Amino acid sequence: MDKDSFFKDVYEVAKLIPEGRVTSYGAIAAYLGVKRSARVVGWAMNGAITEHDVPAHRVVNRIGVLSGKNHFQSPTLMEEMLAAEGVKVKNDQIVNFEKHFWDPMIELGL
DNA sequence: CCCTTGACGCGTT
DNA sequence: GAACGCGCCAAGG
Repeated sequence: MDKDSFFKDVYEVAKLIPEGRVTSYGAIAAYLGVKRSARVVGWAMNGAITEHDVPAHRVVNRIGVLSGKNHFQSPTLMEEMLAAEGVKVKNDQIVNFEKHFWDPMIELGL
């Protein structure tokens, strides 16, 4: 496992997020074994936007707030994409976040 | 090479 | 229960 593959791992996990589901930076970081490095996951996501296969819009912070929406092509794009997948967003925050939460630790099994 | 910033998270006040 | 501060890691200036 190359150290540089960390970003790639983040992309891989993000790609595994099903439609209508969302996860948090910390959840991905924890799954990769660097749970204290959620910020780095966010940074990785920044590059993930250029990767068309990575649904960065399905990754939010631990409280379900679209903290990164401002980094997308359009500030409203993230909310639009989530809404299109059945994830309701209210005031930049995902409604029933726990209900839509997709934990790689559980879903992928660790 | 040192300092600052950032799509986070948790503990403390 | 909201606000604040510290820790972590990587990138840019």
